[in-house]
Amino acid sequence: MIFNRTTEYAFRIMSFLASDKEKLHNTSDIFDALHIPFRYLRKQMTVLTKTGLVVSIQGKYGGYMLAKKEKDITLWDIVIAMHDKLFETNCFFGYEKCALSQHCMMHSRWAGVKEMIENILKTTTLEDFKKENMHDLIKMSDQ
Amino acid sequence: MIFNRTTEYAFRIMSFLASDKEKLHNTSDIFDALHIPFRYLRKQMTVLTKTGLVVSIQGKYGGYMLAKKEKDITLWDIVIAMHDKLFETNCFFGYEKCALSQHCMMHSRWAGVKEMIENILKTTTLEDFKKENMHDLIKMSDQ
DNA sequence: TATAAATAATACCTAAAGGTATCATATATG
DNA sequence: CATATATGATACCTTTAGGTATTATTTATA
Repeated sequence: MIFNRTTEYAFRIMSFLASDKEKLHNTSDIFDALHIPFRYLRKQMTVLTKTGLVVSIQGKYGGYMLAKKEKDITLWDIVIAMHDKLFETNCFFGYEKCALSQHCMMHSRWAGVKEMIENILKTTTLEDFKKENMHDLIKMSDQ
Repeated sequence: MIFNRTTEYAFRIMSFLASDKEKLHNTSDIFDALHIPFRYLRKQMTVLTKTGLVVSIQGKYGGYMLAKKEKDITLWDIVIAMHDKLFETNCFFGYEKCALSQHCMMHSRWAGVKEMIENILKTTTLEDFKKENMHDLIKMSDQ
């Protein structure tokens, strides 16, 4: 598990919302599709709302939808919104100062890993997760 | 922090032991060099001993040394010994079944990341962390 | 053989992530 | 305007990783 569980949940939720942008999805819809623990999902939806990634409509027939177009939301945006600590330190050994002065043997190799991950996250948008692809994925996890 | 803290500690400890294989290092030596919380370090040294990565000598003037030659201990061995959950799931979204049936949009890209990390860990041995390099690194983190 | 100095074993404590429960607030519609 | 059904806020519970404390065991050597 490279990302923490909450970040993975956010990926799933945002991808699901992207799969059918027109409709407003309430928590039960999302729960039925993704089976994230219901009350935790409720809480996380308000977090996603506060970060500005989704827009909520309160009251009867309310729900959630993406705040921006799919192509304008990257996976990187989601990681940042979830405050995932993955990108907190740069040093392979977790040394704070490693990046600032002389580099250790691992440094360049590890920098390559982080760069690759960052690059994937920054260039992948929710546009890449629309329709069939997402539904297939959800069905699979359900088996 | 891609690896958990305990795994990072293990990387530091094993690298330190590799930096001067002849001498037997006791917990105080390792603590003076790495400043891992002393009592936690004590505990972790016995874990490393039980996994077979290090050999301990009990009694007065006892301590720890690598169980094998530096070139025969990879970073991968250390990750496995620490039961790091990094490589537990393969799916970007954390879906258990993803790898087994149809693959999601992220799958090949993410498989590339994991493969790159695994490759680095499996091909880097403690031989790469000997002498000056390690001492410099430790000094840096101390500032 | 007594002692000092090391590791081993075990139990407990703490902080953070993940998850649950309850009550408050918003709003469409009869 | 009452009600049903949605989200918002808040407090609390649980699990796990990380860290601490205490006692037991080992062993070199005076």
